[in-house]
Amino acid sequence: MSASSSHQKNTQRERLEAREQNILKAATEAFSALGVDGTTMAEIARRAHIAEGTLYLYHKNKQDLLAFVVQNFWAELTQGALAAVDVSLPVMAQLEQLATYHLTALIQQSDMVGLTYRARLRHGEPEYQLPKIREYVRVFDQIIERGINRKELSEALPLWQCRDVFYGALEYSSRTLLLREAKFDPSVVEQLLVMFHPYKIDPTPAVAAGHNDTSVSKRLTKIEAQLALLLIDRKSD
Amino acid sequence: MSASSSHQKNTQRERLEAREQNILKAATEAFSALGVDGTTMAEIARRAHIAEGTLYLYHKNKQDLLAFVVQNFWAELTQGALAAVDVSLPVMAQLEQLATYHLTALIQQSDMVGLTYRARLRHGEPEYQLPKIREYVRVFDQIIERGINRKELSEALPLWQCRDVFYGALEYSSRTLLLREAKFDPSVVEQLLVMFHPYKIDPTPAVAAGHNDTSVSKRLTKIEAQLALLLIDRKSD
DNA sequence: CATTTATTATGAGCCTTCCTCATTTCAGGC
DNA sequence: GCCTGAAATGAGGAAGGCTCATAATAAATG
Repeated sequence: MSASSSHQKNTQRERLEAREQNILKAATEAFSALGVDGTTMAEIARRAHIAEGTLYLYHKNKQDLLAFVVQNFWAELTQGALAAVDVSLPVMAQLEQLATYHLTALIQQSDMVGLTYRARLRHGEPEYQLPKIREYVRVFDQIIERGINRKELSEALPLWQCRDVFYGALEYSSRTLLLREAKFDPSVVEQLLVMFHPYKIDPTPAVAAGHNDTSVSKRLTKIEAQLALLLIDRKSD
Repeated sequence: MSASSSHQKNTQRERLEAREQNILKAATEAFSALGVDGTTMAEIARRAHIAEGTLYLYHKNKQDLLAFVVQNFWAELTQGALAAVDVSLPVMAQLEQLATYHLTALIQQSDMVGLTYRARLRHGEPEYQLPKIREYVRVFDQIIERGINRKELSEALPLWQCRDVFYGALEYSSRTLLLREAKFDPSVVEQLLVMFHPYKIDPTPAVAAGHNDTSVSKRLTKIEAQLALLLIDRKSD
């Protein structure tokens, strides 16, 4: 455990690490292809080229191994999400990027979503939340926080509720799209963002304050004004 | 099988029906309390006061019994939802009633939601949709359809996307509320309805003549969104 | 009512799977 | 080359899903 004899222990460590990765890969593929109940520990061991008993040196039981697989998935997703979002853009654009990334991922890896539901069950107890999922969700939270700091979003907006709308809507949408065998539909993201409008602080508060009676003509007038503004800006460049 | 000797067959039928109900109740309670994996067929049989083998005369296997339990749950939920919605009110009020009912049910019977995810898995195949859930969802669809017919909602509004936002958001919200041990939060429903505002047609159509103002309104919304993005872009330069 | 036939119920036992543990193999230090 | 602790193995125990030969019960018939 000490760092004195580093070389040998390193190679030793690396071997164990490699085994660990083998098991992860084998288990992920097996669960993904055959489902949790369809996958036996023997099958995973076979795919990882180890004995069944060896599995239990690395993971307490099947449920634990499943949780490990699922956690790894969400950790990777977090990396992807961070890479997909460009923080220099306006927050609504960032949200669009995140939404697109999230929806694409859910569709492409829908089996992992199913596994996630299985992994959450902690021997029948009140639905445990996986730490890696919390981390993933923070990507969204940070965008919203930035938006509030930059005065692009209303700060009265309740973060957790937005989160639930955002992720809930996207997960359900992914299921619908899968059922229709549609790969990805940008209009879903577009639609969702439109629904976030009430919380947007426009430079000219057109919809923001509006409970109702923003009649068509009023809205048109505002658009005309904004357009004019833009055109003037362009000229002065 | 003929209807000639009705009396005896009726009592016979009733006995079977009663057994069926016993099994349903026993299975529902067991699954709900112990979880799918924590419940054995022997336990269900014990609770239903029958032999284990008898279970298999009524349901092909454990998975089938689970599906039966879950389907029954959603069928009952549909009855409740229909009773909770007052079709004489404006559609936004109906949506509020449905959302409140749905969210309350999800919180009170969160275990059933978990069972639903288990029941959907059809031996690892591409996620099967339970018929009774489709029926339940139709309650929402009908409200939206009524809204469009009554010109209270934009008819260009994509039904399935709204559905996903509605149910997705509420399910995620119920999970958050459960995690916080909060029973029910009306602000969640309120919030959600605010987000549906962009699709509301206000009863004061100042300019709106007989034109197809629904599509106009939708187009306006889109233009406003794009404009806002442009303006923010310019500002942050 | 007696007897035959059809339906429904039973639980012992088979098979599969998860997991443990006594035994074996292996790697590194002396 | 030997020794020690860690790592790996797979046979076997335990438990649960499901089947099936048998038994009980109800219905039909003479």
